[in-house]
Amino acid sequence: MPELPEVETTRRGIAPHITGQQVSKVIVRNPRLRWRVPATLAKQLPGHTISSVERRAKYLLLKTGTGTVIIHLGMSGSLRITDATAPPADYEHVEFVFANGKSLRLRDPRRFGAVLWTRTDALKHKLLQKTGPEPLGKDMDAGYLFDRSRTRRCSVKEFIMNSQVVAGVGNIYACEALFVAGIHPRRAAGNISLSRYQRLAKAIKQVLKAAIKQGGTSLRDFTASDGKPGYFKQQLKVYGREANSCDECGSMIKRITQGQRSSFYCPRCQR
DNA sequence: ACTTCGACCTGTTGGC
DNA sequence: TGCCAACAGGTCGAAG
Repeated sequence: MPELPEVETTRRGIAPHITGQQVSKVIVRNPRLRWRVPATLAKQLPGHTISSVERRAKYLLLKTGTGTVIIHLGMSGSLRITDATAPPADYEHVEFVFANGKSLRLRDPRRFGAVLWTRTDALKHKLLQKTGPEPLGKDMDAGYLFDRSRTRRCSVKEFIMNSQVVAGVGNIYACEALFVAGIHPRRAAGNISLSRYQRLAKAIKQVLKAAIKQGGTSLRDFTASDGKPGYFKQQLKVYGREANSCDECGSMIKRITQGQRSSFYCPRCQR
C-alpha cells in the first residue's frame, strides 16, 4: 500500500488531528516490527506535544520538543485516528493516545514497518542521513541524476529506486515514470543522456504529483480506516498490466524481474 | 564505491 | 473446496 504519495496522503490526513495535541500514553502491543520498538519511546514521549508532522522519503516524523517519532509503513502499514476507547483491531501494534481522547494507531500485518524514537535531529538519524534528495525537490533534477549515474552500471530502474539516489520512488511509480519518459527499465543508468534524464526527472515529479493529488481525494474519509488506491489504479499505464495492451501503441505490456522486483513496461514505447 | 542478495513477515491470489 | 506456490506497495545491511 504505501508508496510516497500514500505516505504523504497519510501525513496530511493525520497532521490536523495530532498537531498541537499532547500524548498521554504510548501503547506497544507488539514491539517486533522491522526493528524492535524502543522502550524509551513509551517512557519519554508521554506528556509532550506534537509540534509538527513531517515527511522525509517515506518516513513520517512526529516532532515534539523532546524528540521525534520516526515511523515507516513498510509494505503493509497504515495509520488511522480512532477514539482511544475503541477496541484495537488486528495488527494494531502501536498506539499513541492523546489527552483529547483520540488515538493514532499503526496497523501493520507484515510488520515490515518501523516506529523509532530519537532525541536528536531526526534527519541525522542513521536511517535518514544518507538519503538522497526528495523527488519533488528542486535539487532532484536532470543534472543531478546524470551526474550521480555516470559511475553506475545498474539499470536505470534500480538506480531511481535506490533511496540513496532519490528518496521514496517505489516500484509502482518507478515503472510509471519510466513509461512516461519512454525509457526502457533495463537501460544502464550510466549510459543515459542528459536529455533523457531531463524527461525522466520531469516524469518522476509529474507522476508523483498526480498521485498525491488523487490521494487527496481519499483523504476525506481518512479516519474511516480507508483502504486501497482505487483511483491510482485506473491511471496506471504499465504497472500490474502485464499482457494488456499499451494505451499509447497497443503493444503487449511486458513484465520482467529486476533486483527481485517486478518491472512492467511497453517494449515499443520504452527504449 | 558499487552491486547483489538474503532477510524480515503475513495475507491474497491463482492454478491444479 | 482445499492445498500450495507465487507474489505483494520496502529497504536495510552483509558480503562480494
